[in-house]
Formats: sequence, structure tokens, C-alpha cells
Amino acid sequence: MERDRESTEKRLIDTIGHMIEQNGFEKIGINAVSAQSGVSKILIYRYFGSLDGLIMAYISKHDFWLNFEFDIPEGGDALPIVKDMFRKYVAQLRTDAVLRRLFRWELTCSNEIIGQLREMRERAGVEMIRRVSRLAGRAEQEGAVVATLITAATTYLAILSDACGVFNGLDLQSDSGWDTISKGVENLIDSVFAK
Amino acid sequence: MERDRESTEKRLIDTIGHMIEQNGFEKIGINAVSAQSGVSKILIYRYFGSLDGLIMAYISKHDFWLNFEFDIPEGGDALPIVKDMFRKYVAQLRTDAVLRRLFRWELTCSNEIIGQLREMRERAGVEMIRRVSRLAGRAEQEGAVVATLITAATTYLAILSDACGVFNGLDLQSDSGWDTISKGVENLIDSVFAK
DNA sequence: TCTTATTGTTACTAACTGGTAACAAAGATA
DNA sequence: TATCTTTGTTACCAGTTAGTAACAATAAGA
Repeated sequence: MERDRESTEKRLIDTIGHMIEQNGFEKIGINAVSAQSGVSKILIYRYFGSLDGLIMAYISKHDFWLNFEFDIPEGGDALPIVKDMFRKYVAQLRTDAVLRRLFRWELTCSNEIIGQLREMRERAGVEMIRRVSRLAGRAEQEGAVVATLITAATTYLAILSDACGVFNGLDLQSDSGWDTISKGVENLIDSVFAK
Repeated sequence: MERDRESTEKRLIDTIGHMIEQNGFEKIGINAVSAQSGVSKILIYRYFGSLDGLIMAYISKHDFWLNFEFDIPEGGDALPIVKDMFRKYVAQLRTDAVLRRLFRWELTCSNEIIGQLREMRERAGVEMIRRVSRLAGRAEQEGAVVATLITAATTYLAILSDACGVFNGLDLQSDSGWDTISKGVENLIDSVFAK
């Protein structure tokens, strides 16, 4: 008995972070969190209201969307900026296992937490597409479709990489495989811009 | 008591089909299947060995991969063939809820069933890429990357459409939204082929 | 010092999980 | 008729789930 609420809360948040990283959000139970952290589960209810509250607290600390707030310049060449954006997106996906778990969770479940995150991401995404499309001198919808296809493809492959090593002969778990994918994305962007 | 094994098995397979269509593979329990079908759960063990056996039996009857066995001609214009392929793929994804559930399941779970299906799909995918790349006179790896990106993107968006209505401003639940996506895919193919 | 709020432990509930044993009813075979 | 196999029902098991009640220990404030 330490009688230190702050460190107890931290212990819970750290524990659920590890659990999410390893097995994802889908199968987390409050008993398992309690057992693994060594904290009585009733304290989860007291301090966070519910398991969802604890998850929300963890997500709030683990800020996923900072890297998305690019500062798109008003003028200049759009091509390298767009390429750079997706290269960074892929890097973040490959690095951050929790981000992959979060996108996976979004596919199988609907709740308060996911709804909020979706709203944030949607706003940021639409705004970014608006700016980049203007910079590139293209119609907004054209930009939206291309951005959506590339984002969806890389997100899917990143999620899949945790469960499956190879897809259409591409190695999803090696740097060289992802290099091939990233170069494919850049070629795609080149082709679209050249048109 | 009907004493008719065949119809009992059919009832179980039908029931699990409905359950998969509605809620996916992830949360199916043998008790729920038993209750919803009105068949004692012990009969599931007797007739199918396990819940996985029942799922496998259902999947075997619901043949997903027939449409994938395109007969790619040896000569001719590759462009309309490729476009047609992806248009059909999108149509199947949008039509078949169980197929979407299956792809979703593949992202969150690894087991015998998924392993087998993956192997089949991988073989078919690589073979198709080989043929189409030859037809188009392109390097196999270039074709593999483009095909992978388009397949991954459309699959992801189709899965997402069951949980989320809008993505980057695109309506994932309406025909017009998917028309936009499909036309984006065709533009992408045009751009790549034009290069 | 007495009271009160906070932090934490233990033990419990009711509902549900996958899995099985024991039994009954029907049909086939000898 | 007597026996054996198949089909099906009922009731149970041990383990796990989310959630709570009751209580102990510590600290802060009056």
C-alpha cells in the first residue's frame, strides 16, 4: 500500500499502453489490466470511471496527431511536399505499433473514443487536402481521391503487416519491402502530377 | 426432435452465415450459435469438431475466390482489362458483406482457416500480377506494387465503410462516393500506363 | 484528539464462457 | 424381439467476465 494516487494512475496507464501495443484494443479486459498492473480493478473505476476512461486517458497522453499538422507553404513546388508527407506517414505507421492498433480498432468497433478521434482526423485530413490541392493547382476532389487511396493503401498494409508477412509477393515486415511500397507511392504521385 | 442430421447441419451453417454477415467473425461464440440456431451446442462438436470446423464448413460453401480466376488473354490491350478487374473487385467488395468481414478478420486474428485462405489468395494474386504485367509489357514488380496499392486501398475503404460513413470527405456508403473512388482508381491506372 | 476523506485490499455477486456427462428417443440390424 | 448406433435433450462443470460491497489503513483538517 503506497497511498499515492498519481503513481497508481501512471502504473495503470503504462500497463494498458503495453497491453495495447502487444495485443491491440480489441480484447482488453478490466480484469487483465488489474492483474497485470497489480492495481485493484476498483481503482480503475474510481480514478477513470471505466475501462474506456482509462483507455481515453492513455490515448490523450499518447498524442498521435501532432505529426499530421504540417505547415503547408502557400507557394512552391507541391510535388516534393506531397511525397514528403506520405513518406512521413508511412514512417510513423511503421514505427508506432499503437497507431496501427488504433486504426485496426477503428475497423471493428464503434464507440465514443473512436468517434472523437475520427472527427479530429477527418477535420485535419480535409483541411490538408484543401491546402495541398490549392498548392498543386488541382481540383479538391481529385486531390481527395488520390490522397485517400494512398492513405488507405498504406494504412491497410501497415495493419496487415502485424498479422501477415507477405502480400502479393511484397514483404510487409522488412525495410526493403516498405521501400518498394514507398517508391511505388512516389511513382504514383509522379504519374498523377505529370498528367 | 427431427432426427435429420443433414438439415441440422444446414441450419447451423445458415445461422453462422447470418451471424458473420451481421457482426463478423471476431466475436462469435459457440453458445450464441447454439442459442440462435436452436441446435444443442454439443451437436456442433459432434458434426463439425469445433466452432472453427463449422466456420470452415460455411466458408467452403460460400466460395469467395471464383471471381478472381480471370482468364487473362495472352494479347490485346491491357488497359481495359486491368480497369475491368478492379471494377469487378470493388463491386464484389461492396456487394459481399461476408467478404468484407473476412478481410477484417484477417487483420485481427491468425489461425488455421485464415492461413489457408491467405495462401490461396496469395497464389492467385501473384499469378494474376504475373500475367497482367506481361500483357502490359511492364516489370513484374512495378505491376505488383500498383496492384497491391489499389487492392489494399479499396479493401481498406470497403472494410471501413461498415464502421464509418465518411473518409476524407468521401461518402463510403453511397454509390456516388464509390463511383468517385472507382473513377479515381481508373485515373490512377491511366496515369501509370501513360508514363 | 476526534472526525472525515482518501487510498487501497479482500471477498463477493451474477452472468456468461467453452466444454462434457448422462440420458432419452428413434431407427437400423441381427 | 433384442441389441446397437445415431440423433438429440438436459443438466451440469470449472473458469472467466464486469461490477460492487464491506472493510482496513493512512492522512489531512477541525
